[in-house]
Amino acid sequence: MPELPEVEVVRRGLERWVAGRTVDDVEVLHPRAVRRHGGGAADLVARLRGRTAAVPVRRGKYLWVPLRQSGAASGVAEPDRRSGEEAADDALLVHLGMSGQLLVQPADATDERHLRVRLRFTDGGRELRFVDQRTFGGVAVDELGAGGVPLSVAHIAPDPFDPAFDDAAFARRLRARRTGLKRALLDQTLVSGIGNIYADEALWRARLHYARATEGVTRAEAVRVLDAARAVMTDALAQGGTSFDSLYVNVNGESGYFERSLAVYGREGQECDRCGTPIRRESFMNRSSYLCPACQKRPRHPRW
DNA sequence: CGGAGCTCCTGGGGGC
DNA sequence: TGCCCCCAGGAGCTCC
Repeated sequence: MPELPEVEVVRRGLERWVAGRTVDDVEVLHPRAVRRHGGGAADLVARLRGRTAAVPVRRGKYLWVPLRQSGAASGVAEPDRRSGEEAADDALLVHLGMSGQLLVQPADATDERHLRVRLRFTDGGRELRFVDQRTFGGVAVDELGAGGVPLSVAHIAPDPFDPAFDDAAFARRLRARRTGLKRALLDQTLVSGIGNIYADEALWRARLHYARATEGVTRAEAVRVLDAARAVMTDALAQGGTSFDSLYVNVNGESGYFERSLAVYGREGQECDRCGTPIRRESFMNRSSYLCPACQKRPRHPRW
């Protein structure tokens, strides 16, 4: 499940392998993968052809590649055209959903079973493939608005690594909510980038129960769980970051972090690393929550 | 309008 | 062996 660290690994892979290249042709193999694009598949293709990829940007789990007009003389390379200096009007927006991957593959590599969109480049090098088994993810070309953020991403809050992220404002907004703590952490309009796995991990590190009522969470606790989220995602990125060093832009949730370093997620019945109490799995919001019942005390008045 | 629940999707795995 | 159901969950949408 790609959350912020996995998406950042993908962003870095795109920066290395795709930035500066010009799109030659695009193939949409599944309409659902482009459902977020207003004009449909044909329009998406038309808006991508001949455009040059700038340095990709990420906010939370969203990723976009600003698109520049390529040089007037077709086929002529544009040396030293530093990205970011020219404002782009639109961008290729990508969300990986549950199972999305971006792969950089040789043109003659066999198509993946769940290949949804293929981008070929004018340099004839490796192509970019969007592969997504469950099609919760998708790609679109979207207009860039204020601050260079795609219009359809404007409602998404900055993530905890964004210099613009305001810890005090986060605590204030969290405490103004009338809901459960984990539900709030998963709300991408409050703080972005955190999904089910890192929410559970952050709550465990902060020793807070997922059903704590947000209005009862102290400012210190709010910042504690936020810092815990930063820490666990930083660790994940440090470990997952090795996989994009190859030609394969590893993108799915398999940074390797899952198996190695998770304290609670997927560890039902195993001992808590801190106190030895068996980790418990509970059903919550129609999905799973993992926690240490000793370290993370259930509140007297839980809120879901 | 905030909050909560529904829904989309597909393959793997368990039960019978 | 085969079939059916459950499970994974991000986020837009709808309803109250």
